[in-house]
Amino acid sequence: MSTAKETAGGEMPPWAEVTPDAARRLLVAAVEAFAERGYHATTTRDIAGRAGMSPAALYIHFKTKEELLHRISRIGHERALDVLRTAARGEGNATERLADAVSSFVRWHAGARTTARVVQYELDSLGPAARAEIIALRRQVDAEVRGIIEDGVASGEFDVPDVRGTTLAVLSLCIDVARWFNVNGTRTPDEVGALYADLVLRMVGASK
Amino acid sequence: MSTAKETAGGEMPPWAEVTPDAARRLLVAAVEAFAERGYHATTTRDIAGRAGMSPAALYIHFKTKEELLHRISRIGHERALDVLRTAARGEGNATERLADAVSSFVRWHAGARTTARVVQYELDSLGPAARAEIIALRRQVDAEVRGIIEDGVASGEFDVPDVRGTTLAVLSLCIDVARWFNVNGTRTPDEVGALYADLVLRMVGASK
DNA sequence: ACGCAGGCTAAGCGCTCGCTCAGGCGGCGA
DNA sequence: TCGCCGCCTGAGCGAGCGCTTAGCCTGCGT
Repeated sequence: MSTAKETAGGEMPPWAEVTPDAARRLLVAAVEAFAERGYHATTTRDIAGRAGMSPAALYIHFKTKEELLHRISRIGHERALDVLRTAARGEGNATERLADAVSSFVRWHAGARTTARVVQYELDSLGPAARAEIIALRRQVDAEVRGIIEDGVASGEFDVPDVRGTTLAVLSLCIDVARWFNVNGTRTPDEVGALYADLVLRMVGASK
Repeated sequence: MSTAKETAGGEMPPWAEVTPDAARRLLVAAVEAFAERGYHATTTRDIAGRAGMSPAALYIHFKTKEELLHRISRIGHERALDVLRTAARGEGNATERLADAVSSFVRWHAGARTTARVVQYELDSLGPAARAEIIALRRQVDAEVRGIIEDGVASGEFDVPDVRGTTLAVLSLCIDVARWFNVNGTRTPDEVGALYADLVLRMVGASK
């Protein structure tokens, strides 16, 4: 049911794929620091300090500070795309799949908010090559949502005059969750996911 | 009709209230630089350079780099709030006022995108005192939208189970326009405003 | 005619940044 | 037993940062 679990302290994306252990600790420290203060305001000394290491240790595992952001961004986008695809390509009609996709995607942005903030808002601190790679992943996210909406229009479930514009708005709504979530602590990721799924079904004119 | 006009090169908020002329040129240069690269990645030398001055000139008109961001943020928020209020407190029923408020607010975020980006995304580069002042302005924005939705529920025009959550989502949708607008250049601010007004009316269950 | 105040610049201070380098420590294969 | 290799540190380099200071123009009141 819930693909993401979270405890008070942190989130749980499978940074497991990052090895060795010290590199993973540095990367997790970087995610926290970037999310709190932004990429440019974060120092390599701060990242290394959070991981309990000296500043020089960072450069054994990563060539530059930007490589850290690049790896975080790529893994984060892949994770988000994976969450979205699982829901979008599941069983059910377009209405059910759209509700599932939105609530999963929102749950990820709320539950893994720290990662999501870095993924969504530090994009243009990357160099041109890395940014282009990430933008390609984003287009896949867009295509996934647009596909469901097109299915719903074709089957007559949805009433959507502007498919591209509506797709944009739906994604925009989900992504912005990373900006405001948890500022006050009311509402769980599940609750926000359910609310947003309902709002999005209304936006596409689903009969409910 | 259109409260904001824009030309190819720039936007038009009334930075007129900033004097003397040199201070205004510096402030406009800072808006552009902050929007392009972010507050922390922008140097005082860059700002002064864009305004055609030496780095030292900045400190005749502003005590610190942060004071620049503070003034931009305050004026920008006041302007956005003003745009929203004009629509929200106009004539008409809740449906008309909500459509008007959303399309005006979105038009501002799209048309004055450079300013809006700084206003919406550089908030926590401010110190605690300045940030608190800005957050108070944001609460007024929230109250304005919530007021319309409550009116619509009371009059039976809207069907909204979760007023606070829906208000949050509506504002979130509008604000995020500043993040993605103009990346490709299709769609004018007016078109996005109209599209979003329609989508929001669907979200609140207005009969249209 | 002249002083002076506001607007500006060239130079640079003290600091911290991203990143490097020489070397130390510890575990593991031979 | 010992040499090697992966991981890590202390010290520090060159650069660029935000911001200051001393002093120079220019226009305006008198």
